[in-house]
Amino acid sequence: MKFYNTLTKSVDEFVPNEKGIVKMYTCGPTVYYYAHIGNLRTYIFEDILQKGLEYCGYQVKRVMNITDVGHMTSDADTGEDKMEKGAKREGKTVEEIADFYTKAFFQDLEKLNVKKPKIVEKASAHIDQYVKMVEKLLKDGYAYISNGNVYFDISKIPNYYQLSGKVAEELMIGVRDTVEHDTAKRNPFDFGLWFTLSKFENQAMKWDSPWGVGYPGWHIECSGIASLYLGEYLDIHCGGVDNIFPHHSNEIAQSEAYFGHKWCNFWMHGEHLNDAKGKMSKSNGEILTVSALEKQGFSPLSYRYFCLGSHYRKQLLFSEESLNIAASSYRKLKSKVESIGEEGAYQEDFALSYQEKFKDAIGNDLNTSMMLTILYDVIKDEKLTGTTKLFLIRSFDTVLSLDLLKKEEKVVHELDCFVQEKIKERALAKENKDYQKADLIRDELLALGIRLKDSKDQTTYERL
RNA sequence: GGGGCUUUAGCCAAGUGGUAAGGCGUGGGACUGCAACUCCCUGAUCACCAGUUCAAAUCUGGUAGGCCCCUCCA
Repeated sequence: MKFYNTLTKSVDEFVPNEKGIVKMYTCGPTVYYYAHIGNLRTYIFEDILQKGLEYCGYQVKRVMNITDVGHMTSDADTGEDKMEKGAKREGKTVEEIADFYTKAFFQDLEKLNVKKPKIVEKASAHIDQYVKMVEKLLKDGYAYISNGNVYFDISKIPNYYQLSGKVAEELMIGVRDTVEHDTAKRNPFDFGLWFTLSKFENQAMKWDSPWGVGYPGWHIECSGIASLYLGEYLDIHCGGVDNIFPHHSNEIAQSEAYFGHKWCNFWMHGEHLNDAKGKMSKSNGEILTVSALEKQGFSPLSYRYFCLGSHYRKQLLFSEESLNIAASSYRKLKSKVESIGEEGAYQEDFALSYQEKFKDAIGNDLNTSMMLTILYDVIKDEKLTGTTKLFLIRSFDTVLSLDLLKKEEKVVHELDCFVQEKIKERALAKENKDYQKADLIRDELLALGIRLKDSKDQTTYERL
């Protein structure tokens, strides 16, 4: 199977270090606010990646961090911690903020059928590990102390710009005028490993360290957690494209300096979800959350379907219209699947051949849109029995996770009786050509979320 | 200033040298008391220009548009 590798800028054959096992690290959220649907697109991509690998027979060991400390609004020591900022805004402690938004994050993931990684670790729980790493980096000459803080010296890393593809001489320092340049650094792109000096003296989260009381830099957190739970070698590291520089570049620098060898072979990045104004961002103010979508009547899985129709490495333009279209496609897809009955014999040859096609789509740099096409092909294929179709749909849905076979809640008996009465009443009205009354009943039920379906000799209904 | 990505029908898209998948929408039809649901039918000289080739959406060069990154970000 092949995936695009940000490190080599090409689609490469994926080979894990250890046969059959994939060690995968995925950057988690900074839990100072709700995740917006753009954030969640990346987690959907990672979910498909994990499940796709599992579909192809790999055992995936996946780790995700929760950033609850040390994420500066700028990387200079002048920055304010995002967690602190969130806490201040809401008049809560940093811990309360972190707990609240962590919970909210995983609730969103659950609604989107994104499987929670087995190992999820809080940044604040592994200070010892960061201290240990920073000590070694200092000892080996990769880091230096300046103005009370410990910085990583990127000049010690010849390939520092490989991942980002940037040219050192051409980088503009402080492109955004909100970023202050930290004069304690030898090179403007050196980054903080440990801070003891901060303008914000009321910083709540601080720990003792060999360099004084302070807190870790943002980047060391991921390297620390990854090495603690996955060891010295990673197979895949994922995140959003915005993390390529500087976060992932810094992770590589730290980890490879620390281990003294190549750390991670594959870097995969999810592209952004944009709206008409450009990319969605927490810092741009207005954000669209899963709950907001639900309030507008969209099922979270419609959003998942929307994402699957596109490729993870392509920017996707979000609009209410396109989500509407996705919601409609998704609803139709489900109803098509529902109409398939468990009939006929299971056809192994056909099933295997379709499963191979599906695996090819996975191995083709996670071609989700092709996966959906294969699903539609199965549904339409007249050579397949209902039994075979259902087998394949169930199989594909372990990756797609669109709840294709999940039957809606059985209608409670009372409601059923009520609706049946109404249908009878309406049939009578129709017989008497009292269409006004018939339509009234139809509208009344529709308002309750029940849609009547008339056919030649009977009326059935479905819940919306 | 530098770097990267991208441009296929109204929208999302597949396609990786051999002559344009699929989904949704639109329009038409069947069904219906009328609708909805469902079913059938329906659409593209692949941004533009030049080149390589027997053959290009697919490769090369250029032009134009869009997006993103260059220490908040998924």
